[in-house]
Amino acid sequence: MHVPERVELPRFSEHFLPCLCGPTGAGKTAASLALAARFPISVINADSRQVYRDFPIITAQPSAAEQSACPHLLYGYLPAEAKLGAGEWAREAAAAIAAERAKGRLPLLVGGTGLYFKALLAGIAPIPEVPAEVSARWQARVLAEGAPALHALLAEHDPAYAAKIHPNDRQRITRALEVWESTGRSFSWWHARPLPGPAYRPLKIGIGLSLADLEPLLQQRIKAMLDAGALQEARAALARCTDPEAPGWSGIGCAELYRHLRGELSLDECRALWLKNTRAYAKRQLTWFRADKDITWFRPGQAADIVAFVEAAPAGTDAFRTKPSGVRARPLSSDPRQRFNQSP
RNA sequence: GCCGGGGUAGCUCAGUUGGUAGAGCAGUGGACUGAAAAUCCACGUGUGGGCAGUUCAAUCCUGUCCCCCGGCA
Repeated sequence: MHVPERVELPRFSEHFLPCLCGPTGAGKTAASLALAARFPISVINADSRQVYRDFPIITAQPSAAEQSACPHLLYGYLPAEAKLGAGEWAREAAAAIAAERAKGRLPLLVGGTGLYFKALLAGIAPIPEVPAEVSARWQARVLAEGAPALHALLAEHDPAYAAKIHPNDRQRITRALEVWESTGRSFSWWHARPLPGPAYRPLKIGIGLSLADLEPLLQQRIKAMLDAGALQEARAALARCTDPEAPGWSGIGCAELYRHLRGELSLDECRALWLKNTRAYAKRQLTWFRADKDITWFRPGQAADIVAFVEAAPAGTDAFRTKPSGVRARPLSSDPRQRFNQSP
């Protein structure tokens, strides 16, 4: 068997950071394995659900066999009760990137959580952690008084941010209020603070396809997860953490299986709801990543082109943003009828 | 075959005392600064089962036919 020659790391700029993003089920793991065969990479998880150790199957974490291809970091290391936020993840990811870099390896970010990529690559306001007691109180209030009432309250203290969000957006309203209460500064004040310049030179690689093309793949994947023991995984997780409100249980598939285990849903209903929610999620991811014009898009099965694309990234500065010739990347058109119809 | 209920958006249904109709879900597009697999926003023309009749006007009333569901045969 032909073993491809590995590329010397010094070819790349010191802060070079390839990133694989795209909707769930599009083949990011497969692409990362193709890259692992060519470069001395370490894969760093950028997915908010794949951090939970109780749900390796349901959250589609790379299997043990897949993880043996190269180091994989920040996968399956938290219990279901543990809460992880974008800022905390970004700190851990930055540490992992530095550590792998120091070992002479090339970090590769792989995941589908747009906010996590943004927090790491663009930075995030250095807001101190809000005490759980404070945030619990605001969450209780929004339930009791309704989001519009608290939005009006927010408008008194932080009119700029209140104007940016909708009166029904209870999550953002409570977040802004709890930050205001616990720090004495408005959410807008924190956002206005200058962030340090970019620490990385990302090469953003998207793997995308239309929702219509993705849907059958998602359906197959749910079946494969069930065949692989997703139900048993959920049952075992339930024995360890009985609180369905725990962060780990909020993943798509987990919540539906929980309801099936409680007898609220038949397995068929569970599967249908699971697919529906996964599809809606993939659509939101596509909306997020489509808006990022720095992403160069590929389709599933174009792993060889992705390898060539990374290989063609020039040494030195961020000139790699210029698309090398001979790479068959397909941009996402804004016209949905044209978007994925380019000939192969 | 008879009796009853029903045929309205892709699905489940609401409503109109006659003035050509609207919710939820689905779908599409979008937003996104520590729950982000989260949270939220915008977008609703459909031969109102077919035909005929009454009427200025029928999705609504009448007749008839077709189809579905339940019951009786």
